Amino acid sequence: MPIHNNDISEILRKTADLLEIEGADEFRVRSYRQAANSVENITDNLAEKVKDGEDLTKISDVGESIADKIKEIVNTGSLQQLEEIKERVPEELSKLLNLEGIGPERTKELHEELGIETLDELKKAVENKEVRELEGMGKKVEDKISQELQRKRDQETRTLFARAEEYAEPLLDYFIECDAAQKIEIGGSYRRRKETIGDLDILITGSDVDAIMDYFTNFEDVQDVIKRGESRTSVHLRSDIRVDVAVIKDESYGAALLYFTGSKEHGIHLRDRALDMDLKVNEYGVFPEDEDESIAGETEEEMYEVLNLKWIPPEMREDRGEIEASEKGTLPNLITLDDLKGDIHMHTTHTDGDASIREMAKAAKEYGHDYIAITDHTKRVSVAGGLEADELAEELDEIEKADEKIDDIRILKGAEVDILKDGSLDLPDDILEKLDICICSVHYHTDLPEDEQTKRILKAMDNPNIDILGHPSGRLIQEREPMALDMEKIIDKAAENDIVLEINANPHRLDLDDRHCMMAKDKGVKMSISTDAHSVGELHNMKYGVYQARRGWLEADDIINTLSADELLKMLGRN
DNA sequence: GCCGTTTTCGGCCCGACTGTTTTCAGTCG
Repeated sequence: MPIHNNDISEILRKTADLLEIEGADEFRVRSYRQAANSVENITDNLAEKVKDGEDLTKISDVGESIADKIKEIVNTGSLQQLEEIKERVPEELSKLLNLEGIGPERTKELHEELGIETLDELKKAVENKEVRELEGMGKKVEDKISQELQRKRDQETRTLFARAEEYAEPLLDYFIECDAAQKIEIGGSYRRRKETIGDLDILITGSDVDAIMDYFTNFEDVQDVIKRGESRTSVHLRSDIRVDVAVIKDESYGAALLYFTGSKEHGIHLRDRALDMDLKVNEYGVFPEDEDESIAGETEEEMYEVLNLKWIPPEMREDRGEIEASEKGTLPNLITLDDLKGDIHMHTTHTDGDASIREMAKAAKEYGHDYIAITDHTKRVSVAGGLEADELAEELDEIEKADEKIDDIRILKGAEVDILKDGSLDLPDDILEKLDICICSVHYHTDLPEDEQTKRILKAMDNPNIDILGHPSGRLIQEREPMALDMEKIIDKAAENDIVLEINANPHRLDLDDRHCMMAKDKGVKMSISTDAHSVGELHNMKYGVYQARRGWLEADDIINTLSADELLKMLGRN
């Protein structure tokens, strides 16, 4: 079984969780967590590094000891140390840490005093009112646990970005009417444009804190108030999304924005850097050692500046090397929505789309595109009414006619061809040669073993007619796992054959994901950002693809649909 | 367990909020 970086980071993280519950030294626990984060963030395949005998301690936060453990995991698939800890600390206890209000100390106490090993046992203990008898706990803690168990607050409860947006925007609109509030900004993973959001962090400047907090908790969508302090208030919305509001002073706006935007790892790295410069960074500003007067804090730019750094776009703040790049002045000039000139993956009523070629073209023109490609499904995708070769030929004629008749937007002839189980394509080459753009995608047999799945797609990528590999991993966020696939091999093949990898902008897909965007860029592979729209409205999903591309450090040059239609066709070697 | 313009030991990011406490521990972001 091939070991992925994620397998390694999961084992390290689990080890940290169980060690922490056991009462191990907190800094030792932190080391395992930091190493897990590092491993998760590097784009090279660690298993191969181990095979090649490379020095793993060059990875940040990985020392001799953890390097050995990584080698053990790669070679044996497990970690003996973790297996031994599991005998002392039941594995499921780590799930208790995911409940809000429960940390390692309380988990330990619940385990030692009440013999609790599972969530079910915790539930029973709460029902029997046993938890309130423990030292340091009481009725309120017990009630909180009861609520949390009901809410099942684990990682699964993150919210798709596009859904969070639907709740965030009305709340921002609501605050516009609040006289006490001046500046309003959403921080957190929302500002970093992560594909899923844990909660909404809202920052507000203003002097009358009580008025702002009253206004906030009176929002019609607020279900319950979790906590209310002198500067911070947290609530749940009816949609179950948690919203934290912090009220801050103008002179601390930049410091607070930086702090509340995160990521946590980015913030820790910055504060660590500050300490090296005898500075203390907190959410109020930057303070020289032993002084109360801040030397920066009003804007994010000056916060970074006093640390000798250039401002870093929020999407990059994941501690994946952006601080080093900022220091060296090598931050990328991230792509923006305005850079895109066309949308080259969409469907029409010829297959499973809701709108005609003409309707899609006019809507895209209105949206601001110079060109689009119509890329309907082909025959194997029968549920979508996929086209036979002769039907596709007819559609291509129709596209040509529409292109002549509709001014100010060019309509390219495309198709989304299905990659069959054996890696061949479902239409013959002679029709594919007539296309301007040929996207090839997997729609069936998504559960093949990794070796077979990888071989299948690599074979398709050797067909000279393929221009773009559509939604490469096949994932649907929170609904369907990515296919078992050696993505590094796919990316290497794309580099070798000059094949473009798609960043599907559908907010449920975002496929390639941010890490694979980084990996593809490193290997010189070009990408496209496309909506895969099945209706006029979905043409507006383009922004989500841009967010993901920005999280993957991509620039306009990395994306082929920033080119004009002529340049694009030339690049693809078409017409 | 990691790390080093403080370099092989002695540190390790920082403050708000809650609940159970009479001064603080635990948790969170």
